Amino acid sequence: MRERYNFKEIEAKWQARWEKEKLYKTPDFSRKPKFYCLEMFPYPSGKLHMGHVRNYSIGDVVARFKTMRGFHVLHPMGWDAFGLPAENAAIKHGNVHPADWTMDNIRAMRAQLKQLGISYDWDREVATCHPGYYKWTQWLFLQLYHRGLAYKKKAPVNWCPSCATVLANEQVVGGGVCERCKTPVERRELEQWFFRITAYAERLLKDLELLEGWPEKVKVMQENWIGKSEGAELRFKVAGMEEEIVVFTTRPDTVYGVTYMVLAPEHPLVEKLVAGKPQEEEVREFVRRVRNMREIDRASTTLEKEGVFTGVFCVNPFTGEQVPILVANYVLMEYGTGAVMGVPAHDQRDFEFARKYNLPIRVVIQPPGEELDPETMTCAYEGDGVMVNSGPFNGLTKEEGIKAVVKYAEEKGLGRSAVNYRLRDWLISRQRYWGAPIPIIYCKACGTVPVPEEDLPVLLPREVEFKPTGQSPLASCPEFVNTRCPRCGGPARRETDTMDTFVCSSWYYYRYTSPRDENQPWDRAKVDYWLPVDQYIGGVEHAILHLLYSRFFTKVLYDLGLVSVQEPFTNLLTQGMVLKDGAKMSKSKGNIVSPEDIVERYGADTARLFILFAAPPEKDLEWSDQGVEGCYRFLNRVWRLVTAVAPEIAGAPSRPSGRLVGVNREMHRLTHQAVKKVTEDIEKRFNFNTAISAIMELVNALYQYREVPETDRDPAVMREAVEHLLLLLAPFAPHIAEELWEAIGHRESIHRQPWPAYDQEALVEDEITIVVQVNGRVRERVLVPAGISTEEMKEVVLAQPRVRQLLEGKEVLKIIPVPGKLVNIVVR
RNA sequence: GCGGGCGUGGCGGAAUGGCAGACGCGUCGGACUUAGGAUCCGAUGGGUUCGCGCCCGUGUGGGUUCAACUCCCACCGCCCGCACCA
Repeated sequence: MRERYNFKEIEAKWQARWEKEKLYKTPDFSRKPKFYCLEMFPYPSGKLHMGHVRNYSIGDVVARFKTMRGFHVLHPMGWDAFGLPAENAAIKHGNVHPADWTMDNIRAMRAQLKQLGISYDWDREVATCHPGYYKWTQWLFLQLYHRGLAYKKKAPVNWCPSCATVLANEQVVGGGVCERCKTPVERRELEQWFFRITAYAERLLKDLELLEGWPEKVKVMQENWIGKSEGAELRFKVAGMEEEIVVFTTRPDTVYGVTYMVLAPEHPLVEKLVAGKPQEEEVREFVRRVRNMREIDRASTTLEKEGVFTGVFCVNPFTGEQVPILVANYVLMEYGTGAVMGVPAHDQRDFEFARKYNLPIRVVIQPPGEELDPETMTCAYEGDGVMVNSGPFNGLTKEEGIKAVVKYAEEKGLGRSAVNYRLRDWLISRQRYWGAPIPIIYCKACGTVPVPEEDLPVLLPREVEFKPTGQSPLASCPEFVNTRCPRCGGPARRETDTMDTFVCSSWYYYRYTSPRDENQPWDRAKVDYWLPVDQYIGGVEHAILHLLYSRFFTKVLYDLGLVSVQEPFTNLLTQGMVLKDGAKMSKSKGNIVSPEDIVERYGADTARLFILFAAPPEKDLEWSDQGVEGCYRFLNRVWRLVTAVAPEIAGAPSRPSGRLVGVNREMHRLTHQAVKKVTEDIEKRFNFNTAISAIMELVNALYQYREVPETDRDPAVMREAVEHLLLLLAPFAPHIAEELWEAIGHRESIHRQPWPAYDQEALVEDEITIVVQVNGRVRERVLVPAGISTEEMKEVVLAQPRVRQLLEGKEVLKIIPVPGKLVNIVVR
């Protein structure tokens, strides 16, 4: 026997050779059908973690499999390289520059990825912090600016005191904490740059329907985030004043049930209403108190609903009635119009509020077969019913009522039908250094002036003080700030905020097609050839953030005529987390397993195999050291088997010829069965775990086959089985497959071989075992010739002595034969 | 509260209407061996039986079906996301 399985030597050998021979280099075009396989690029933190290993192992199997299937595969990798950790490291350690820190990390992680043997075309590597990249991020900003999709406004924004910067709504999670550091965010009134993603709300929502290859879960999350709701805006005049209050409601049919009006504490009308009223001070105090609350407390569902009367009334234009106007903490300025009509009988929140403050409750929808009584109601009735106490609308159903009331309101100028979205515009300004500068110049004479395209990139200056002050560090860098106005040539100042890193990652998948193009963000022909991404793979934590932003960018680019696709990612796979002891791996829990250690100890092939074998890709995966051992043992088993039979199959043909019988025929059949199973598991369902178990079964079968005397074995059958085994294993464990492929005499890389096809003929069995059930319970098994008719099946089964015994004295009611599987006899 | 998902041996997981527990881990037994935590072979859901068998078993209760882990209804538990959205 040859030497033992020396994974270290083998993996190093092949990684070097693949690199030298540029095995994974992808030409821009090909006559073959294309396949763009993409994994979410990582932030260069410095070290790969198991989540990365899982992500890239999954992607690599897909890429290698598709390549063997005859596709021209694009499989690139790069770095989401701008971001806070680099800057924070610089602040903490003082002597390291974010750029250097980032580049060191990229080097380290690139080396680790290469050690894993992932089939990337490294010539296409991109890093978002490279001026050659962010030049185009800035260029894209300008395209949005020119279209009115990038704008600056003063608005209440989310401020993370720990990160010392503002955040987009999508980056505030869990009712009010920073997505990165979990610090409760504060609200600040600041002038900031936004992308008008709300202009695309409807398309972002509607086109979710096109994404058949996306998990339902992600689509639902995006749908909820966009939060479309249809209803009406109704206008209420303030009694004795010129002012009007506009409310948004999804239930215009309940307008006759309005018994009060509520404004958000931030509503601009509040101050005007209360000025000079006896309630003035009380209201101001209330508003102050609510506004000073932290976002996380205010958003809490358990927060007691509170409100105060303004001393002012408004007129319900439908009834002519006056109802009191209140200010309450449960009304949000950010949603709708910041004002709500109170209909306690038909809205649970209003109901609770009305009961607390003794506001009247008026039923205007009667549910079928029930009489609602405001006195005895314990909760609001929000369901369907018939309109009552509603003047001319009495008798209409909820749906009819909604239409009729809106129509009436429109005719009388009292309001209009309206659609509301929860989605807010994307705040992209960041008061930090390590990001792409926003290419804008402020001139006293000309105002806001975009940097001309020929002046791009606006380079990040290297020498900057990083201390977080709440202002961008660039602001204290005079060489950066002071410039000339591109329009009038006069002295001007640069915008000092940088862009949210999610801007950089919203278009990187286009750049991979033209990574070194200096004249344009991408070559149109190349983008048109490769896009959309056929398979995108990454963590579900980006279900909203990155995936929504990328979809938005793509739609903007489509409208700008820069790309031909409306959706960037055809199929999305969201992989599960890697857990240890039932919990996410984390420093604080001390349950981290380092990929480096595993690769060092067992090799990349084992690491990859285990992570793919332990669970289906979209499910969470429980790490198991013993499971890893098992995979290592399996690869050793493959190694011993192939090296042992190598001499025996050396001269044999790759395919058996003639009619096979007995064990040879059986081995031949099992080989083709394995090919079928592995092919289908990868192609149809991405079930790599069951694909691997099928390969294991093939290996087990080969060990059995080797038990039969050598004179009875067919070397061609053995050769076929071993070659197929290696081909099937190649996407999962590329190094050992390559080494053994060479060991059995091949010169060309196994990764250049076509994926094996299975022979339908070979799968056919002469005899099959069918199960005999009596009343649905398995009672006997019979070996019958394959392909016999159901009639014959019945006959054979009924002739069995055991079956006859079981049927003794029973009345046979029915016999159900299932071809090739079983016969169920129903008796009494 | 709303939305999505999950619930199967000692463990990770197979099986999407047709033999529940593939494959792997663990455990037990055997072989080889000076020895083996290496390797090879075998057993391994529970109960009962000398054994052939038989009975029970996929969170719980009901239903559909010749046949249910799988489909339907109700409930319980866990995980994830959103959460006063008017």
